[in-house]
Amino acid sequence: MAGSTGCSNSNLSVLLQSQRVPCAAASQPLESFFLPGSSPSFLGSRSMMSFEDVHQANGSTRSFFRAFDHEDNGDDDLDEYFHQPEKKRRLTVDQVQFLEKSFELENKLEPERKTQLAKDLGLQPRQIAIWFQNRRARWKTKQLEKDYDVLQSSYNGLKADYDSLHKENEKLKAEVNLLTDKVLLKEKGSSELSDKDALSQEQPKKAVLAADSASEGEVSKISAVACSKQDEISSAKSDIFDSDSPHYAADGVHSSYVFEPDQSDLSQDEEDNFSKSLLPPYVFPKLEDGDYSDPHASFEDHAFWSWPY
DNA sequence: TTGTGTTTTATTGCCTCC
DNA sequence: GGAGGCAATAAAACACAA
Repeated sequence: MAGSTGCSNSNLSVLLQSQRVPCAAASQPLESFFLPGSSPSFLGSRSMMSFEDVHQANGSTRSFFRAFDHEDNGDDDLDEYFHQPEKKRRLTVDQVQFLEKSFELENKLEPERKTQLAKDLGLQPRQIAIWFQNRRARWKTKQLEKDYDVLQSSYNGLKADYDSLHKENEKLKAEVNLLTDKVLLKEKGSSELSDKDALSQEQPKKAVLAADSASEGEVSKISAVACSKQDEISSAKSDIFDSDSPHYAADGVHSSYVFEPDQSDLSQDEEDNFSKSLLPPYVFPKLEDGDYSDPHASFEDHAFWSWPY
């Protein structure tokens, strides 16, 4: 900030001040922005203000430095400065504060406001415009960062939910497989026994069943449990893929018919009953790996979820 | 002191609106 | 066509570690 504040920081400033510009350029309206007692002092960039004074008569120019290069002052000392490329000067803290407050009120700049601010701060209207333009750009960048953070945390939350559901699903699948194996084993055992039965024809069926560790009732129970687990899986699948993810059909298979109307008029219960009705009691298709195509990979690979890191 | 990264001020070129 | 906005960029000013 050194070199940009105060009236006596550069030879150029001194020269210009002595020739054209009073140092304290702050005008009354500024004071209303600051606490009583803290008188505003926009002492920096006074050389800029002198440029304004010098060139006001030249009409509008986009770069006052460019216009300045062609100015003939007829003054050798000044000429030396004026033919050097002008250095940038930072605004003073007070000037920036004032502009910030103004920006908070309204981030667009109408011509009258620009002129007033320029007057109040002792700057060129063009400088005010540039400051607002750059400030808007900074605000936009900040806003983008905020939006990014919000989206990222939302993504993280959803992903955590998904991961836990996926884990739960895997657990249930394993459980179902275990029970299915058990049931099939039982079935195999009992059919072998009945074959034996048929061969011997002598042994009472009851004795065979009694010899078995599991009774008929137990087998039925296990199959019932397995069926209910199957229902749970189906329902969990529906929860995960039916409504929330547009990328999966109800059977868990990657589907491209994302927005097609629901082709099934069956409720979940009806569907379950329907599938059960096709199967003999306590026999249902064992879940293969392919039945639930790994949704995890697709979930993350899908463009919708890809994050622009 | 110096090298380096960041911030701020300003320019340029393009676009839109009146 | 001129004014003003924006994105991209340059360059000066600044901060800071080594």
